[in-house]
Amino acid sequence: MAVSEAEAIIMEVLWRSSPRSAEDILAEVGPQQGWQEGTVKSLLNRLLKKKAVKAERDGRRYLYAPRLTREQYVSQESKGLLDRLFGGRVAPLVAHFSEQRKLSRKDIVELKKLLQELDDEQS
Amino acid sequence: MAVSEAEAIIMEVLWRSSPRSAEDILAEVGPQQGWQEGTVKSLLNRLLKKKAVKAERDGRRYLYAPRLTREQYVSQESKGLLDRLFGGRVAPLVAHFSEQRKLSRKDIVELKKLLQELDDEQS
DNA sequence: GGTCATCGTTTACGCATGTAAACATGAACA
DNA sequence: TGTTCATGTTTACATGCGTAAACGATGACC
Repeated sequence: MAVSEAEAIIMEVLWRSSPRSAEDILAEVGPQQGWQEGTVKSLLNRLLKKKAVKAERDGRRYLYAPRLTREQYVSQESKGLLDRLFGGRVAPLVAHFSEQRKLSRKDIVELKKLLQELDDEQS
Repeated sequence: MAVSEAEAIIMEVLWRSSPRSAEDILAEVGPQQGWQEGTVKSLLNRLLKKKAVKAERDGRRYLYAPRLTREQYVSQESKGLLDRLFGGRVAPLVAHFSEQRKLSRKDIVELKKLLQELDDEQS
């Protein structure tokens, strides 16, 4: 089962640093998202059920940590979009962003470097 | 309100060619998705309610056509992903696909050309 | 040992979604 | 004119999600 959007926000917190307590997670994400204790707890439980996080006992409470890696998550999500909207091809995706003027100067520099490196390692 | 995944499949049909009747849409998408008449009709109605498609009477029936353009849809979706997962930057996205070996030879050629063109038009 | 604070677990509830059946309506035909 | 066929409209129903309150267990403290 897929990690939902709200759940992903919890995951991001855990990816940044883990293991962490629920209280700790709430402190980081609550104010920013306007979420209350119960919300964070429910999300954590759903993530446990989905096996996206694991919990290890620490005295009276649990410390939570990702089981699903960010790489795995990002891969699923971006492959989904790529396949659904761009026929699985990367160049059209970039072309789209280019047309939308979403390519910064920095992006362009980095992309060039990336392509250069691909050439290098390939020769 | 956002166009859902199932709804997007109907949209794709309409983007390919429109206006079209419900029957016509069903013929194209039904067998492939295993959807029945009622399903397609419901999806069309939800899309109407969301103003993503419009319907024009054609005798006893309606002909449906997109109101939301594919460009608009693709933009929303891809900007969402870009922001959520890559800090809104394109280069990291491409780097990700590169690491996942999702860059085909053809992609690389096209990306180079794209970057070249950007240079050209800018100078 | 009874009470309180602290955690986690269970239950709730409205809304969206996927999937479709039931119903309504109007045209066509017997 | 009553029946049938084709369409669209309404209703349904299970599941997941966002958001949280209620409940339960357990350790700490008086």
